[in-house]
Amino acid sequence: MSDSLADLLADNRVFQSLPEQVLQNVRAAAIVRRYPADTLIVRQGDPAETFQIIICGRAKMLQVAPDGQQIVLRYIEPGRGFGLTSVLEESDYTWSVQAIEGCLALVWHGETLIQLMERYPRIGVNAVRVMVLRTQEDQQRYLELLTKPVEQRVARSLLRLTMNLGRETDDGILIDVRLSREDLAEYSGTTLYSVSRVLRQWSVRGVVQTGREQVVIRDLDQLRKIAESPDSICDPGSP
Amino acid sequence: MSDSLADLLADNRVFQSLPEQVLQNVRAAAIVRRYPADTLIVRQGDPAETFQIIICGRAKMLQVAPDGQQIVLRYIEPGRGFGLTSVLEESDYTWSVQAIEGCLALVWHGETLIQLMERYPRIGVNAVRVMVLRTQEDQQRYLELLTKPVEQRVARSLLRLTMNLGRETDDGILIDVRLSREDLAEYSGTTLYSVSRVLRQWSVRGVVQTGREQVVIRDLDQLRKIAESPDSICDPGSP
DNA sequence: CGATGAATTGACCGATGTCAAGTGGCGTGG
DNA sequence: CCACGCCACTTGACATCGGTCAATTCATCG
Repeated sequence: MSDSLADLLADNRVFQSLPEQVLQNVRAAAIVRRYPADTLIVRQGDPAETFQIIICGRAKMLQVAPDGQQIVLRYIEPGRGFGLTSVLEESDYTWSVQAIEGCLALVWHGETLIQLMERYPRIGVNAVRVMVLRTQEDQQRYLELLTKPVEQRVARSLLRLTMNLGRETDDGILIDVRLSREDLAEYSGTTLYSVSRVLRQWSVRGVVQTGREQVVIRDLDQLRKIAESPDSICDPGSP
Repeated sequence: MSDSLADLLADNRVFQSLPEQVLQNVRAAAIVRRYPADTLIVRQGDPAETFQIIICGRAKMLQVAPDGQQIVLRYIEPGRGFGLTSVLEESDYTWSVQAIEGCLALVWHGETLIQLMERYPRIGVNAVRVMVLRTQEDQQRYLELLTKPVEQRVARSLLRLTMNLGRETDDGILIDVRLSREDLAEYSGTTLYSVSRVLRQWSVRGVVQTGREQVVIRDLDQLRKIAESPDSICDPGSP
């Protein structure tokens, strides 16, 4: 257990390619916390004080608009972290993180993280890289929201989820987490109604198989095609 | 000139609160480049090799979608930088930067920047902070695109431009850069037609004054109100 | 077996993008 | 100095995607 934990640490992009010795120091500076399912791990609007890496369990990062509209920024699986915001002084979280299942996390204080960065500059560089990648994803999603129709956005969301949370089964790739139509809608930037329609149509075509709060991808290639092409005219008839 | 340059450096959030001595080293590691108006300073898709700070002149960062649709990510005024992407190895720029006017920039190579970060860890911490702030802005815009109607988005875009590029005149606050309806549309996530309609309506109401590729804000408070409230029912009649 | 919450489905509608036609101002070149 | 033409902008008509609401069905759990 202590072993797999160390592995997770070294895997996380913020702490990757650090010497064993350093990793131990980093590890020693953190405390472990347990969160029961559905807890809010951090709350939007609270002072941003900690950086955390999820060790086991899954969580989601979400944001609520002034009007109550909720969006999901990303799903967080074991090994992923959040809260680099805490290197800012006097800043608040702009999102909440909610445990989907029971979770275990390593927790560093913002100041601790800064001290680590100053002692081991590599960490700072790594952190910049992480943030750059994240910004690229954010811009990607902005562009998609602006230019792609709902069907494609949902397809892309599912593909992303497949990467992070997919699990092979003999029926296809199961998104291994409770995922209601509404969840998927909040993650795709649309409504649960539109998601329902899209998913239904796909399930008729055999692309996915749906259940209560569950999605299984049956035909990954087809889904990829949908994600790209403007619209899939799907009858293979005359050209 | 060498003085004001040093000031700009120290002002930039990536290099702020560094000792004089360090700033000189940082400065020495950069080269200066000139860009004529309308040049592409960096090109989307090219390998991300440099971090740059604009010393004088303005530029804009833009991204084109596969379908040719163009969006403006941000306007860059003197003192602002771009290209932290270059700390990634083997990564390409996901956007272009275009000089709006003739520009002068300080240019660091990606590897140079990494070396600086490893020597002066503060720089890494600062860079993380910059990226965190940027991510927050990106998420903000995503949320706005999803929840706010066009009029409000345009209003917010104008307010942001006012902060960065606004110049007091006796007519009001002039956005001090060539800014066509289309530019504003690409910055607000809409079309030049919608921008045209919105601007026209505002100019009738005396909120702004428009010209060819030019906008002057005449009533900042009013604009702020529009940016927030769902819609401004503007006849002050019966309750 | 009933209740609760998820999902489906249909009808409706509205904001906004698209397209086409027209206007006007500024600069260039005769 | 004037006239022409380009280009930014305006404006109207129209289409449509997708959001909203309401009614119903379904499935899972107690």
